[in-house]
Amino acid sequence: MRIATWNVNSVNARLPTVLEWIQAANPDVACFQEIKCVDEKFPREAFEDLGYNVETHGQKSYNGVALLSKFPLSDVRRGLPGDDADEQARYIEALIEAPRPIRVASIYLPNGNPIGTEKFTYKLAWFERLQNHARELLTLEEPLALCGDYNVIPEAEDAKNPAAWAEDALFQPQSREAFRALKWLGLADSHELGREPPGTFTFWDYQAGAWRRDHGIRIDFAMLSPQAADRFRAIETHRDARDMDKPSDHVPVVVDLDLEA
DNA sequence: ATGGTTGGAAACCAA
Repeated sequence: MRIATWNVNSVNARLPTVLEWIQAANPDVACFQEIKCVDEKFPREAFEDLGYNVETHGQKSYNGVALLSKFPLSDVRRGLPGDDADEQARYIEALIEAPRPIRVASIYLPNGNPIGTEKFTYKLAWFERLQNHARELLTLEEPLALCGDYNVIPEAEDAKNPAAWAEDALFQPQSREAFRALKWLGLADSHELGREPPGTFTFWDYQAGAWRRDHGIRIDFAMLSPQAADRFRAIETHRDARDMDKPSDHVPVVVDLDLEA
């Protein structure tokens, strides 16, 4: 079972790039973030033609997440529980009906900048809701992968130049603490399971030659329940995708699980 | 010192 997560930064603006990558990587499941379109505008036929079932939780202009799967999807949940007034499309979850099923979520955590504003408050509140929901899901004691753009730099080694992020919402102590709290519930970071080296980044800004100078950060993760982590086989961070034509500012992260084991 | 979206210029959002 190959599961990928990728913040595509507009699926329609980048459709040829995304299609080229997904055909080459051939994941069983793909979690997209920042599709930046409503459900009706998602180019579902292009992915269905490649053998994917498609479920989206879209929004006009901003945010929006999607789940694509070569296996049937069921038990689809759109939106993160815990705040009925939250209208931002940042969470979709489904059961992947493979021979050995796995529950997968595509997550787009709020950015939270600038700090000291209601945006940062919203980020922390969203993190707390995610903790609460993850706690519920973990009681199922089943294979589970919470994948996406977490918009947090967990450790200094997850940035080329940590000092440059000192005042940024992504590297605030409260953001990092919230991410650790999620981990300590019992979700393993695939990056650690795979022992990827420091300097394995998933995002480089479009500006100021960040890619050319490798001024990246690691903010896209595949978090695994014990039942999934036990079957972890490999992780690949597709750095080469940052050099494609019309690249996203994020690159895909791909994990392989041996669910038959 | 960019790029996407909206809306038909410049503002907002991204991280």
